[in-house]
Amino acid sequence: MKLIDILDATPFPIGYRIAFITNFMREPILRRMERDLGIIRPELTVLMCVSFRKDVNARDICEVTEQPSNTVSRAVASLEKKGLISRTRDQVDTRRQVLNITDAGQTVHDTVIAEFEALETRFLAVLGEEEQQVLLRMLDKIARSVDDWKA
Amino acid sequence: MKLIDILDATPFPIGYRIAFITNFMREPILRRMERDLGIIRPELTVLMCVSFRKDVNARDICEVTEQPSNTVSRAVASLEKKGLISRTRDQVDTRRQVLNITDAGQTVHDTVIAEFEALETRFLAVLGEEEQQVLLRMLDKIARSVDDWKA
DNA sequence: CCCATTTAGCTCCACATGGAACTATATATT
DNA sequence: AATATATAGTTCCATGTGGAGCTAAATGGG
Repeated sequence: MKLIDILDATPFPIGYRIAFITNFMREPILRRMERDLGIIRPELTVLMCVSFRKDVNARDICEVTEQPSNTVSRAVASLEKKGLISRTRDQVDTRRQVLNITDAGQTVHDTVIAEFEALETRFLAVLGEEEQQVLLRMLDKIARSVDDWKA
Repeated sequence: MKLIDILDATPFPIGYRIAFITNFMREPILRRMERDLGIIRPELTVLMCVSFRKDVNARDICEVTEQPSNTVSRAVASLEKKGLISRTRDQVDTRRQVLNITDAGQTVHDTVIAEFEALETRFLAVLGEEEQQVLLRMLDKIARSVDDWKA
């Protein structure tokens, strides 16, 4: 028996394949990241957010990623301790903490993202250049309609 | 800031979207499944395997799903206690235990799978019938080449 | 036939995770 | 201005998870 076999039988063929690909793409990279860089999943999530935009706070990250606040809180604390992000009190609203990525954090971030990039290139090798564009366009449509189907 | 925004900037646009869709499809369903049915993720994994094929053992499930043996072991024990699968010693190799889904197990399985099916229908609504076929074919190619890009 | 090696499955342990409750600050109501 | 309510972030706790190592059974080489 191979997991592949189930591909033929599943009643949600597209969703199953999407989840399947995610598993075999994300899990190995996250596993290596943890082993080699000592970064765990919620920490990468935070790193991606602070890399994307300056001066975010933990609450922003919670809303964006739909992660519980304690998970984000721990990740933020851990990343600061490792020197991968900086954390300063917001002078206007002193409850808030303004987060920013450090150079070291950016380096770690880029290293991990490069792995995803390389793996994407590998698994897209079975498709032609044009097919890749079509796939991207369709996945984009689905992703952007997330609020419609999430509920 | 929205997670959606990152879609435009990521250097692995297809992989990111695939993981993104997986998150918003799988996590809510798994959360509800745990709350309403008391079934956790590795248990669903086992249920899907025993539903797909008769007379599998824990080792088969480990290989197929690439899950650690202790995780599968726990899930199997728990599912048996709940009466969702049966477990009998293999008379030829008495180390092995032959697993089979029960009627109750099949019912639980079908309930959860139906949720995935319904959600797939919802998120495919933004695509036309023909587009869906094209998407399926491309995802299928990628999934089936998993051994090439996994390494 | 005996011992070494392999394999199926389980247990132990260290750590990750999320819900709920908590603290401190800010905002709204009167 | 005083009190009630909301919000940012943390801590506590119960449970999930995987690596490493264990036990028991099977297989292979002398």
